[in-house]
Amino acid sequence: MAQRIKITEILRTEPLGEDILVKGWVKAFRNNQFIALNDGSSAFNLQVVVDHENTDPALLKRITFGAAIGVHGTLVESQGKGQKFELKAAEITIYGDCNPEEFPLQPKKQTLEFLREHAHLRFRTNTFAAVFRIRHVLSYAIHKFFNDRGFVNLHSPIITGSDAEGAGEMFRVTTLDLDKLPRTEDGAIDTSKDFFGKSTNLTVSGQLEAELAATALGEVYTFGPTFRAENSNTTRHLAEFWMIEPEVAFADLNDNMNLAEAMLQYVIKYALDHCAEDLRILEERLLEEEKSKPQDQRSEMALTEKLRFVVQNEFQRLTYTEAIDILKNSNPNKKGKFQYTIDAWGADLQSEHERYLVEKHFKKPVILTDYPAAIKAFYMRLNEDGNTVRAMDILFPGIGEIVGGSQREERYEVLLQKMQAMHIPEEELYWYLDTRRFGSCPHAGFGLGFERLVLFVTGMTNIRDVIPFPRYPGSAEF
RNA sequence: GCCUCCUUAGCUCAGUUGGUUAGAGCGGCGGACUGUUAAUCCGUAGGUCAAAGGUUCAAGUCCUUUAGGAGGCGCCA
Repeated sequence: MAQRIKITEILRTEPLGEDILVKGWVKAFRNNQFIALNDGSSAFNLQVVVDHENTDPALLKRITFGAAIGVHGTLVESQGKGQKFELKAAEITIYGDCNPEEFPLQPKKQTLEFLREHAHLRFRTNTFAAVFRIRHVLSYAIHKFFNDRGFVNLHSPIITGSDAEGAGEMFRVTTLDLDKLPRTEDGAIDTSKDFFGKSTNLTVSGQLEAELAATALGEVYTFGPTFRAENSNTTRHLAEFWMIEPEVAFADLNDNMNLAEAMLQYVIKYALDHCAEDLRILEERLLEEEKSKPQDQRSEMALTEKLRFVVQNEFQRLTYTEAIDILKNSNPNKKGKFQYTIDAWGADLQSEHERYLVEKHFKKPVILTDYPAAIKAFYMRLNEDGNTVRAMDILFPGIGEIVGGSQREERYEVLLQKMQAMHIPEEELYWYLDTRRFGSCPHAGFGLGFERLVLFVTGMTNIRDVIPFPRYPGSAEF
């Protein structure tokens, strides 16, 4: 018997007249005669033609939506109009039956909310298969981008002994018996009895470790899971998400912005070049979804058009101070349309302000730089003015902040002062300070939320739909 | 954590100022047809209206609480 061939391979080589073996899942069985077969290798369904008159009726009954089957036959030119070729079945094997009375999915449009509750089965839908193939391609493109530029992929720890990473609430990691916690004499939990001999948490960022490596390897990046125990209930936050954090020695903020912009454009272009069919499916899905929305809430561009626009146009760069000026003089601010009116320098920008800049004023991705020191993290390099830091946030339409980064404070004394001012315990971070004591150098880096990138590229609107099994407050299913 | 909205058949929804026996499409099942493309046609089953309590002669419809879901805000990536 012929060796199994993937459907993508059939598309590429079109082995007409050849004996082939295909295995996959039934997407539709029409007319007791036509099987739409998908094997996950692409969005394309291969049409299988069954000689129903000479096939056991009991076998035909088992060819149902969702069943896993193998088809051995000959690839021939199609007599029908919908496809170029089709597989004339000679022998059909059922690997796994799929009882349609019990299978939760149906060959029809299902809501994303319903599918989210059946996340273990949603890979079977065209939409989610497309999303997760694109997610893979983006992941690969990121590794390729950095590898081609000589970056070292650093595996920063997932369990961290430091509770001062400064990026949010942490998940405690412990093997202590919660019903019988060991106590010290003063009644506190005796963490010296814990697995690591101290209190540990899941990481909220690999940045500090990346900085250590960058001061020797030069150019590094992390790409790993990250955990935040924040009670965030939004369409763009997860408790467990994947983050990419490059760190570059001898780079300043400008180099950092150039790197981030180049990376985003590279990986989006990579998806455009390698995921055309999946992007087409998602573009149609988005168009369909937006039909039910009022005109003014629909996207101005179709999905792939939007992606091409981002690839081809430079991001708008401006300082926080310039942004405040634009916002202060904007129509919505003067007319009191913002929930939070912009009146003074120093306030943190709310998402309504970021959205205005990106979606209304510039209509393109925006890089905001040089924020007030007071609203940013301790490790960001202080500017000469003493008020602002060399920070940058990249804002994307529909997503908001997709990248947050900065040039790091490399001056030991300045860093120490800032840590003291912000009550960061220096004895906890002695190892971080050591990089500034021994051969310190200017360096910069940023964090990219991988799921936010996948959201943007796939045109999905809820971050819980671009990670296989989302974790968020009150939910850790599967 | 805060605010708003939603929960009716397997799925997506309709259900009028509270008024008899709660409807449709899709899906399922049975049959017909057999070059279909969301196949088509005929027939058929399927509901404790999220749960509990209350108002009323009468509640899917009004009120309260609880649970689940969605969206927005905050925190950020």
